[in-house]
Parts: sequence; structure tokens; C-alpha cells
Amino acid sequence: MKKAELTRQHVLDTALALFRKRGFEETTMRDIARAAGLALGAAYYHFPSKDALLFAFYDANQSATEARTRVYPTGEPLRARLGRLFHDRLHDVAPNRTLLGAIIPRHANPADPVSAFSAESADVRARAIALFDAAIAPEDLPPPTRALVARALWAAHLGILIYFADDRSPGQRKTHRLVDDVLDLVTPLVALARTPAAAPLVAQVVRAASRAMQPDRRSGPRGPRSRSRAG
Amino acid sequence: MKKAELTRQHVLDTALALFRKRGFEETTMRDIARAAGLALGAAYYHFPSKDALLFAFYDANQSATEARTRVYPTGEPLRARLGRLFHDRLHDVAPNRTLLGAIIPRHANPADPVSAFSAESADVRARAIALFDAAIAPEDLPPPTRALVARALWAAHLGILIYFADDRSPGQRKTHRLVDDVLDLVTPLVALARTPAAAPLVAQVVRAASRAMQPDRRSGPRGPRSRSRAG
DNA sequence: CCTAGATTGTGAACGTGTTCAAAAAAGGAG
DNA sequence: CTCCTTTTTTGAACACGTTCACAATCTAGG
Repeated sequence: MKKAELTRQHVLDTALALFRKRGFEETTMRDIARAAGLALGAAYYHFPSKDALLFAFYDANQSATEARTRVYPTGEPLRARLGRLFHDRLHDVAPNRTLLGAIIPRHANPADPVSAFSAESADVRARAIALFDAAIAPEDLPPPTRALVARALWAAHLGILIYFADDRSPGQRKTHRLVDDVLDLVTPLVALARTPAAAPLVAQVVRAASRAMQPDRRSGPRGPRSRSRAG
Repeated sequence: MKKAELTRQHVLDTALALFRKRGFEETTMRDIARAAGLALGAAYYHFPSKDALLFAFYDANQSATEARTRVYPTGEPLRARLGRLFHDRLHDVAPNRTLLGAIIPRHANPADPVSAFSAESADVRARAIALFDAAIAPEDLPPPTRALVARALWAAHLGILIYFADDRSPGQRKTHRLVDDVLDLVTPLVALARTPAAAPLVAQVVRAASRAMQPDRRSGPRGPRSRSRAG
């Protein structure tokens, strides 16, 4: 089992290097195998598909962002916490920014295994959401609201990444600016949302959102539960 | 020139029928050619790529939505106008809902010719935005705000379509419910945004948005303008 | 009708991601 | 070491989207 692990890592490193240099679509599985000093089939022995290489990168990159210790100093304001999180995330992604063009589009297709909404990426997604959840934890929101806000932040972060992928301004400063603009706009709303006057509106939002995120209802809710395949 | 037009339409019809029945990825260009009674190369004579077939559909579908007369009765409230527009759009798309899974993901990649952000689809996009612009026209917003709101609605509509594509609830009622929920939440904000108290906030939003949508600034803004390729 | 030129159609061939039967290498038990 | 099993590697082969040199068909002009 030692040999495989080593080769696997070597293939992945080779692939990512080529992806970064030439782009995802432009890099051939045959290129990767050749560059790694292997036959085509060997590459497929370690990675079931070209997408799997992309997914492995996605996963590793997520781990990198997680590696930053996400312990927020007590008293650090929400705006600062979110700012740090978003900007750091951009910096982590930056070296592989061109790869985003290959990954992002697939996020929109729930049937795609690479998608941000697919079952296959459920754990990576959960970990990503957890990062945002940690950032808002000190706010002590009621659990449903908190879960909702964390998801919303994660979704916003996906949008930011789409923008980032195509941002050709030097240093992608436009994206960083956008992050600051959005946070400056949204963060004050959190304080506002906690006033009693806003309570009904907040409730309305939470209700609508949880409705939308609920899985499809079965036609017959009564009767004994039977495990059936979700075709 | 008559023959070609006829064959072209025949190929397109055949292709769309197959796409609807079997899905986009699952349908082969060879399938299409065979079903249309042509050789493979002939299909490529009329459509430069498989994507071109998708794009032709995209365009035709947009025209279908436009065909509904978008003359809003005077006095019809904003909420009703938008509701009609969104729900009607969903109904127009519904017969080809499965095709969305093929189109939507590519919308996120600006480098993709099919993308909603690409130069190639600029006119279709402009026409789509115009639909939303017409719906908010009676509100008499200041032009920059109006343009922004129209674009925002269009973007929201893209998001709704993503949700729609994966909505397996009967009749996709979940998506229709989501549309209503979102409109119920957002429409009142428009009225709110027009109060003098909200003016600074609105200005802030408009400023941030136009910054984000501005094309990349050249490094040297001075000196004579020279047309240079945007590599 | 004929024929030159344009238009439209043909199908083999290319490069791609992926699969697979079989070969090679590695391990373990005797 | 030898034999057997498991792991790893190989490269030919498949179906796909796409290209292209060529063939068939159509259209004018004589």
C-alpha cells in the first residue's frame, strides 16, 4: 500500500503542475501520464477520471484554507472576522486561479460529481460551510438563523470565486475590493436584523429559505417509513 | 440558399427532440445525423459544433419568452409584474427543463461561448435583461439604479433557473414557491429604498455595483487611445 | 442540353477521455 | 528460492466531438 500512495501523489502533483501551466482542458491525460513517467492506464488506476484529479485538488485546497487556525480573538468585530476569512480564502486560491475556470462551471450542475451541491462533495462542502459558521459563531444567533447565514455566506463566497476567476485586474484587486464593498454593506444588516422591529422580516426570510432547502416531500407522508431508493 | 435553411431547421428540430428525450450529453452527433437522415459531416456543415445546437435553442427559447407581449397594464403593481414575468419564464422553459442541466453550468464560465457572460451571447443577454428592465420601467427609478436593478433581477433569474433545473417536486412547485417568497421579500424593499432615509445606502450599493461591473482599468489612463487587443 | 462553379453532403481519420484484458512487479508462505 | 496471490502497470481499443479532402448535387449561363 506504500507504493500506490507515493505514485498517486506523484501523479496528482504532475497533473496540477500541468493544469496550472497549460490549463485544465488543454492538458491531456496522456500528457499527465507521460510527464509522470507512467502509461495512460496507470494514471487511471490511481484516479478514476480526469475530474477526480480536479476533485483531489479541490479537497486539498479546502484543507489548506482550514489549516489556518480559525480561532478568532475575543472582541474582534464581525466585519474583521469575515474580511479576514474572505481575503485569506482568495489568497489561498490565487495560485490556482486559472483552475477555477474549470471547476466553477460544474458547481452549477447538481448532477455533476464535482458540483458544490452533489452528494459526492458533501463533506468538502460541509467543511467549507463550517468555516463561515465559525466566523459568525461569536454573534450568538439563534441556530436556524445561524445555519442559514453560514450557508448564505458560503454561497456568496462561491459567487465571489466566479468573479475572481475572471478578474484580470492586477493582483485581482477588483475582487478584493468587491469583497470589502459587500461586507461593508451586509455586515451592518446583521446588527439591524437583531432589533425587535426586524424580527418578523427575519422570520419570513428564515421560513422561505428553509422551505427552499427542504428536500422534496414524498407524496404520501403517512404510513410506515420504508427505505426506498431516491431514483 | 433555400435548401440549406430547410435542412438546418430539420437538423435543429431533430437534435432538440433527441436532447429532450435522452438528454444533451447522452445524445451523440452521430445520433442526430442518423435521425435526421444525414451523414455526420452534413450536420457539422449546418452547425459548427454540438454547442451551436444548444445555443440555437437558447436563442429560440429567449425569443419565445419575448413573444409574450410585455405591455404592462397601467397601475399593475410591481409585485404582480415581476411575478408574471418570472412564472411565465419558468413555464416557457419547463418543456426543456432537462436541457438546463447542460446549459446552466456553462453560464458560469465566462470563457465559454455559451456562457451568459460571454461576448458571443451578448445580444441574447441584452434581450433577457431588457425584459426585466421593461418590468421595472413604470417605477421610474433613476437610470443607474434602474440598470442595476434590471441586471440584478436577471442574475436572480439565473439563480432561479439553477434551482429549477434540479427541482424534482411535482410541477416544480417548489421553484414557483421560491419565486413568490423571494418577490414577497424583495419587492417591499424597493419602496423602502425610495425613502430619503435610504438614499445613502442606495448610493453605496450603486457605487459598489458599478465598480464591480466596470471593465478592467488600463494601467495608463493618460495618453492617446489606441485600440489594442484585449488578450 | 451541357458544363463550370458554387453549394451541400460524405465518411474516413484525428485526438480526446475512458475501459479492459492481460502482463509485469511486489509480497508472502512454504 | 518457488509458487501463488495481490497490487500495479501496460497499451490497444472504444465512443465521442470535430476536421477535412473529396464526392454528389444543384444552379447559372451558354
